[in-house]
Amino acid sequence: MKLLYAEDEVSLSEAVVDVLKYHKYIVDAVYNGEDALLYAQSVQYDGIILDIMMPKMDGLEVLQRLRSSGCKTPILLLTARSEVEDQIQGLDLGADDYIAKPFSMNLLLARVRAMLRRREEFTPNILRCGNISLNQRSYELSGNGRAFVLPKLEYRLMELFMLNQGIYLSTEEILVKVWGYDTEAEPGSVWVYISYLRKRLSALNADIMIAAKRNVGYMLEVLQ
Amino acid sequence: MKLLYAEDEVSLSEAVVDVLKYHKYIVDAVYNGEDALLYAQSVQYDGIILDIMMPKMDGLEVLQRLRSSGCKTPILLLTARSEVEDQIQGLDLGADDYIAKPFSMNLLLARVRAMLRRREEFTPNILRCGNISLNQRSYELSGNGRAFVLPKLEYRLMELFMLNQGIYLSTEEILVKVWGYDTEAEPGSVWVYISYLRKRLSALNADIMIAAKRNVGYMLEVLQ
DNA sequence: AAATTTTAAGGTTAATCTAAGGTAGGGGAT
DNA sequence: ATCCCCTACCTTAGATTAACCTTAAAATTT
Repeated sequence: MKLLYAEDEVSLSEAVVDVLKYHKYIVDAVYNGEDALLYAQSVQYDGIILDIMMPKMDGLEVLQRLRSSGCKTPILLLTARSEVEDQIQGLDLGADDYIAKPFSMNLLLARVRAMLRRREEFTPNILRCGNISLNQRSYELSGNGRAFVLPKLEYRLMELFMLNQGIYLSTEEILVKVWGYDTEAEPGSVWVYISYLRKRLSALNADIMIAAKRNVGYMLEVLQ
Repeated sequence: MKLLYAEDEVSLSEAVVDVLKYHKYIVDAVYNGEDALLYAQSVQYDGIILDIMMPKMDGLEVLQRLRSSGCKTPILLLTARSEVEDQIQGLDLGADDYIAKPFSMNLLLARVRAMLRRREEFTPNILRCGNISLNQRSYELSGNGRAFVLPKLEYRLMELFMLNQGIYLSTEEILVKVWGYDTEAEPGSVWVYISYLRKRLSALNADIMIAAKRNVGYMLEVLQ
């Protein structure tokens, strides 16, 4: 499960990120509203945690912009105890839940679980293409009775391909969506990971392949 | 957003309708081609999802009748994985996109969003001229049941012609728009690429050609 | 220390460019 | 009108380039 956590207090942010990672979430942390919006628009998260008070752009505005651009990802707001009207406005703008600050880690974890569970009830967690399926919870890539548990980057890359069947994704697009908006990784990394995935697909006797189109990008393709 | 979903497998239909409704779409479900046509002609939908294999009237016929009666609503086809020629025929008949079965809900949602978004932005995904269509996602140039996946520059050139039907484009204009403002390529490159495209069009038995007008430029022209 | 990610290096090839020889439109001289 | 010539355009095939592929080893994280 991939989360985005936007919070300007760095020490709090680091503590929360540690706890979330300990509980097996993949977390991207940002420290202002602008970055929150950029990240949320370029990476497909399972949930977003937004502090309301943030520099550059406040959480409510990020929420509003995301919702108006069609983003359906569940969003959990963090509000100061006193700002009751912010909480109400947040729900009106399309937030899924809110927590008043200060909060306990257990409360946060419970709310995050609830937020993701609500979504899971309605969204399938197995992506398929050809005779291959990708489990979005366990990161298992399987086919013909065999399976691999994919490392994080291989998983994200495979998921990106599964969600964009029939569309060429350029190396730069992949870099942004898998490695993150401000990564310093180079195109070579994408090539290496494509090569890893191809090896896995061939080990599973997949009837799909990652097709490359020079100067354009990559796409999942069903054989024959 | 109001959708029509035509699918004869009731259990699949119910599952898909649930997911679509959860994502705030208003959905009418029908279970055969005749009903699909009736509903589509009496209600103004934002998008139509048509299974090809259906009782009473197949999806391709529904598509054809809707388009010939002037219906411009975006249509997404569901095809069995194997029936590649159905996909191409569907595009020839005026479908906006297709998904191969079986598909994941996420993929369906992504394509529905894309279909509706395109409608909003007035940018269709399939460009057409005569009996030839150009898929902007897959770079496929197709017609009469055959197709090529075009290299990038050939694709961009063909796209430019499709987007400028009835207008002569000069060699210099083409150089700037396809090769880029600061290219060092020479006019000869344009000639070479025009020649490549002509060869492809003739291999597809196209009823269009790239007409040249000396000292003026080039234009797509429908024969007779 | 085990797993994952990044870097580096050498090989491969599709896409693009170049060059060269051919075709044909159109203006001017007859 | 007709011919001639110039040059814009056409086509092909081969050379070239850099985008991509793979592997392995180094660095980093867990």
